[in-house]
Amino acid sequence: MRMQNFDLGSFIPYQVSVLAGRLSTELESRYRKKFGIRVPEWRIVVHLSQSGPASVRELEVRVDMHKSRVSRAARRLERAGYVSRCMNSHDKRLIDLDLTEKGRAMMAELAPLANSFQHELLQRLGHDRDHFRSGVAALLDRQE
Amino acid sequence: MRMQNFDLGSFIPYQVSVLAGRLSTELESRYRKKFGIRVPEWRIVVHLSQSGPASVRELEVRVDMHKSRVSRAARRLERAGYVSRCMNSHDKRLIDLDLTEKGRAMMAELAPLANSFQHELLQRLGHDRDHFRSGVAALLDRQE
DNA sequence: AAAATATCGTTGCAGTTGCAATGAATGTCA
DNA sequence: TGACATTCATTGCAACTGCAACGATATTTT
Repeated sequence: MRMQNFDLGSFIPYQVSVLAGRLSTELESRYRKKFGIRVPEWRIVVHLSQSGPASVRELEVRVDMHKSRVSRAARRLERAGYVSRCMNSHDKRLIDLDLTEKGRAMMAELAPLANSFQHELLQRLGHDRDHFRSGVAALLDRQE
Repeated sequence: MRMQNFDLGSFIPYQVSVLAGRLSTELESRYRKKFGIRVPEWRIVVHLSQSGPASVRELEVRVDMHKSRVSRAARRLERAGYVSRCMNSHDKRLIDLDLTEKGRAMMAELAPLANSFQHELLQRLGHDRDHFRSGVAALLDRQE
């Protein structure tokens, strides 16, 4: 006895999840070998390069990762020499994370790589580009 | 010294990843408590309800998960009584996975729930709907 | 038929994850 | 000021993950 029709392949959450995985994998493949970092570290480094020193708390919000994930990714980045950690002098609960020189050097290679990937994706989208992006925004907005 | 401009928030892979996480969380919250399953199990159950008995190998392809992930999720489903496993008689390497009665009963509740979620998402998309979906397809297609 | 190759599903392993609990620091308010 | 609540970052834990290696079976080649 077959259930009511329901096609996984056309289910939006599934499609988006698969797409997210593919994009992530494809992007990662372009920098992972060279720098030994992955998505969580990548997000942190990219954010730090724009924001300057930031706390775990701030990163948690800005890069959409649980604070424990941020904390551990930051630790890995520190061990690899890409990020420095020091106590914030105004609020001793906070940890200021910041790119080291080595981290900035890495970003100088990552940024053009990411920009070219973004450009490539926009080309793939073609004339769906604007509606796709507003669609993404629409789906994100209403989320509680 | 600031890097060249690069905004994480407008980076497509990031947006899609965040969106995927949100949709997945929201959907999961609608069935997790009641049935104790999560995304990998959900995908398997949904596929089985459409396909009938299927092997790990087939599921690997159809639900876009690594075979080890399929194998373990199937094991969890078996332990929970939602899925049966038996050796395929024509090819003894294959394992036929199939929904049990309990599994079909669960699907009977999951299906309308998923359909209404899908409907809700299409409404959120509004007039971006078609371009969004063709955009997703465009981004997935070219992926080697 | 025998040997080599390929496919299938599982599992050991090391690494990552979310969650809840923790300790430290700050904020609030009587 | 002092008691209480809140915020911050880390960590123990159990669960999950991808990968590579494995044993079993099937297919192909000679």
